[in-house]
Amino acid sequence: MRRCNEEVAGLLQEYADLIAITGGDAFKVRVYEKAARSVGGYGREIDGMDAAALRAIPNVGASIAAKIDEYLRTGSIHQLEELRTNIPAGVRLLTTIPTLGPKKAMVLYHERGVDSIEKLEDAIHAGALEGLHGFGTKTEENLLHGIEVMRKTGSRVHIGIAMAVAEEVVPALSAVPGCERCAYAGSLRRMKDTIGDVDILASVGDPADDSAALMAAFTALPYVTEVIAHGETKSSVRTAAGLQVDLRVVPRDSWGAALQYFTGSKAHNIRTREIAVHRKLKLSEYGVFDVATGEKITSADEAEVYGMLGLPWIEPTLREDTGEIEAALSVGLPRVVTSTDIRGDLHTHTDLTDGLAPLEEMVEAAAARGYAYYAVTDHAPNLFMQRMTDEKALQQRERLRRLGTARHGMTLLHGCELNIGPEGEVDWPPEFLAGFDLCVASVHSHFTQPPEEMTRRLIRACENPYVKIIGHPTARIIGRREPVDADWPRVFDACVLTGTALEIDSFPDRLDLPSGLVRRAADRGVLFSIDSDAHAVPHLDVMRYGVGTAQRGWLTPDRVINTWPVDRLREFLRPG
DNA sequence: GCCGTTTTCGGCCCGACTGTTTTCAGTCG
Repeated sequence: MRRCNEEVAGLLQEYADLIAITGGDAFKVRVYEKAARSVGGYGREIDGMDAAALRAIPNVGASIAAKIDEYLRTGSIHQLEELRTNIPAGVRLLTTIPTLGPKKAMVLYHERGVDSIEKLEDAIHAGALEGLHGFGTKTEENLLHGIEVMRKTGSRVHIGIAMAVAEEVVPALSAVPGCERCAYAGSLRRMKDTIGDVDILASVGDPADDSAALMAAFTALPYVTEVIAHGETKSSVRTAAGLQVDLRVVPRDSWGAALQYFTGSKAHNIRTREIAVHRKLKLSEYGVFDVATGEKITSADEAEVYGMLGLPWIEPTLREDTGEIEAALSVGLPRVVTSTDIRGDLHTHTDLTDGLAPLEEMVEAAAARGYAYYAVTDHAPNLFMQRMTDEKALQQRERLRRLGTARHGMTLLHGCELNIGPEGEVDWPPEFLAGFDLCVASVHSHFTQPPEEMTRRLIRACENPYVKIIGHPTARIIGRREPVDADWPRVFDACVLTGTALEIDSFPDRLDLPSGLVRRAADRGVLFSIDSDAHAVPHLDVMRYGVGTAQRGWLTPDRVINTWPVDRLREFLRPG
């Protein structure tokens, strides 16, 4: 299902960026940014809407509706195209470097002709920015560090971007005559937090007859900008977003072996092939073979492939060779948490602060997912831009109570997302916190504290009897902000001691706590809450990424408080 | 450029932090 809301949101954001870089009206910039978020988070598909319907979207007026309409009809927006001819794409890319905004980008471009990240790096190293207003030594250091942070994720993208591509490609290829099965594999199926390229696997009756049509359809997909390779069984393309997508076509009876081969990490595959060798078998992407006779034993079904190795089917998210083989051969694999185990969402926002949808719409959408409970946790006052007040919080509580549980049978919890201050303090005093059903507390400032201070800060937040969940504990933004530095084992122990859960924030550019730390925390007995951190109705769907991260951390349902029945959850949430 | 009215133009999320600046601009959340 193609969702063009995100596409249009991206274009509006680009328009906002370009206005900002060209020194346009700051309010206009903000309006386009707001419109971009509104369209991206709008609950209905905009494709096919006319200008009047478009204007019903919040923050979309006559002018922006006309631009969207033009895009839907013609595939482009002429004002945007004009701006694009004036500002090289690389200049806009500069603003993705942390600490580098539109103003500095414009200075770099106009004064020094810098129009790419590489040129910026060269300019700094060559001392070409000396004397440039606003670019001292420290600024240069920060820019180089920002570039380094970006390089760490390299050309990889976060899972949300890769999944969106896969979920367009797979249905498109599945519809091609001759295609029998089609699925994504690789690191995407393993739910890694970042993805280098998207691996798609398709099976056909006979590759000689059927693969050509698939390859043709694949390379002709509308968002393909470059065909890197075009063969009979393998093709590679690059999308407009710069993401590489590989398609492998296999005969139907190789499906299971191929899926196994293209899903496992390299290390996992090496282990499984070693096991095969010990059993006088050979494992490849074509199947499991008897070494003595060369005869193929099985290959059509993934579980059978594992079965021939004396292993149970292994959850894709566990296939990293981090102990899953040993566990499978001895104590057994963990029964990891799945999306169907999740009974509610404990960290969500509304338009009272920086969310897009009103309370009622968020609740309605949550009820439609079949949740047993749902917490509204808007920002607390110390995140000043959100302008939360005691009165607003209390009014929201009244509104929530009036919605009640009668209509949808879902328990509504009134919560908040507190800000953990530099000393570990939070926004409200105990007597006010006592009025909430649930307090999430998160770090939103002072990200660079030394580890000792950060550790004390987090522990102090845990020790607050009203704080029950630490939100996005490392505060990382993938490709943009490094995780905060803390002595995590000590934080984990404090969580256990105080009865505080750590969050797995499911937003695809956060996935925080990251899976590696999840596993370490779980080993020490920490409990978790897997939350969407939704700011709009469509965001409720990101929960699956958090579940994937939990699986990668080997979490079982009993360790996850929002798989519990509401009574047990309420018991956990009781202050103390 | 959108919104919400004091319906026709004024107000628009606002405070902290950082670096380079000597009084503030840019960036971020």
